[in-house]
Amino acid sequence: MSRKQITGIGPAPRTGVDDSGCPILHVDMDAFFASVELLDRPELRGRPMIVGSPAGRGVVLSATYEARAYGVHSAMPMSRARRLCPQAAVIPPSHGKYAEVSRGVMEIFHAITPLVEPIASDEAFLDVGGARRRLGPAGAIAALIRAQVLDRFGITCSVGVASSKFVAKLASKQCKPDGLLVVPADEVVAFLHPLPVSALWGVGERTEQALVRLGIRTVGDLARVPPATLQRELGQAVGTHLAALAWGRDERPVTAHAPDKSIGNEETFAVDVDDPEVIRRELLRLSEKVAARLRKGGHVGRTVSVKLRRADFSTITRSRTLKEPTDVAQEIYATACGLFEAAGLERVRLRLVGVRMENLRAADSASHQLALGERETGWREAERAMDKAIRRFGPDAVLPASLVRGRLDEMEA
DNA sequence: TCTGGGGTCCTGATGCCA
DNA sequence: TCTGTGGCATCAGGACCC
Repeated sequence: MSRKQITGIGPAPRTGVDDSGCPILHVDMDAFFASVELLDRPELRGRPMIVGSPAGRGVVLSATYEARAYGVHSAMPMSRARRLCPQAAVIPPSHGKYAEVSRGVMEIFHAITPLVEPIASDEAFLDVGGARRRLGPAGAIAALIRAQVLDRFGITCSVGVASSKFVAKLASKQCKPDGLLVVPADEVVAFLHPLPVSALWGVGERTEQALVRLGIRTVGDLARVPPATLQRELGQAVGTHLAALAWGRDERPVTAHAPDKSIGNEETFAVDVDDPEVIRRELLRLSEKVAARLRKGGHVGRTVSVKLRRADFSTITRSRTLKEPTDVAQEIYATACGLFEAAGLERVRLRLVGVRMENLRAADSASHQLALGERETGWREAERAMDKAIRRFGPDAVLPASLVRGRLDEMEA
């Protein structure tokens, strides 16, 4: 196979690698949050460092490769990470800082092509098919992006170049950190088949276990199983999807503007809570947050969903679809409270509560009908006035009375 | 060892309606 | 009037992703 890995910022592949059928790039920042933190803390360079909450119940958000050498990885409980690597520096996350760098990186992508599909703050797909005449072959464009990100932000990224999104994503993972990997279109099957099935997008712990039970360990094993068998064992959609991926078939285009489907917030308590008043206060706070995000994004939602996680980690969700879509916190809160009460968990110890709005649509496409007896000027107008005050004076400028009481209780405690 | 927070998608059950 | 059926919306839960 002429597949070639190029590490370091260098020229595009010149010989031996045919990237003509590879318009898709997957760009993935290396240990993104940790790399951004190192920009402000050069003294930590070369040392193990973990980004995550130093206290309470938290997980690792990001870790330098020096920490990863001790087995630390993202999503691992912080308590375990600290046991594995007690000498690591622990830095609390600064999401504003990461968002700022992320915006800058996305600007670099948009200067290359308008077809940018962000997946998270630290990675995106790019379709550079239309940029090749202007900027050269896909491999050269990938090298250009890596050079620009390093030059402008001082952090590295890895880029996979392929004929489809999922192969590009696997390629960027394979060449991490600080690498570039082109998988020519005619070498996709040879690239995929030796990989473990867990490498495929959509194969998590459960699906991997199910596949291992069928004797399937590699993508090549998966490719040899009849699609009907996979559909029977894993369900219609997953079976069909994996059967296609095993042969490198992935027709999903890079879509620049996917509309939001839902918006939600959730909170894990520092200690488990069985006081319904505290839970309701949290539901109010979350409803306020969700409603503000809906209004900021110009959305309204019709379905209110509440998530409740018991102390033993078992989780239930309850949802209710409203007659009219809303972006009003008081309506969301009233529905969330109703769902909480109907769930019958008022005296059960909970570790997490969440509020989510689904069934979203654009606020300007949804006409608001006044309910019988509703005043023309009500919660909607009051909450818009709150938005204005918050924009001007900061997030603590206006709070519902019960949340102010909650703050006072916390200060007294 | 003890598990965050933000999402998407899929599946099966259920109820309504024609 | 009763029963069966298919389509659709809703709901709940689970798996997965970063």
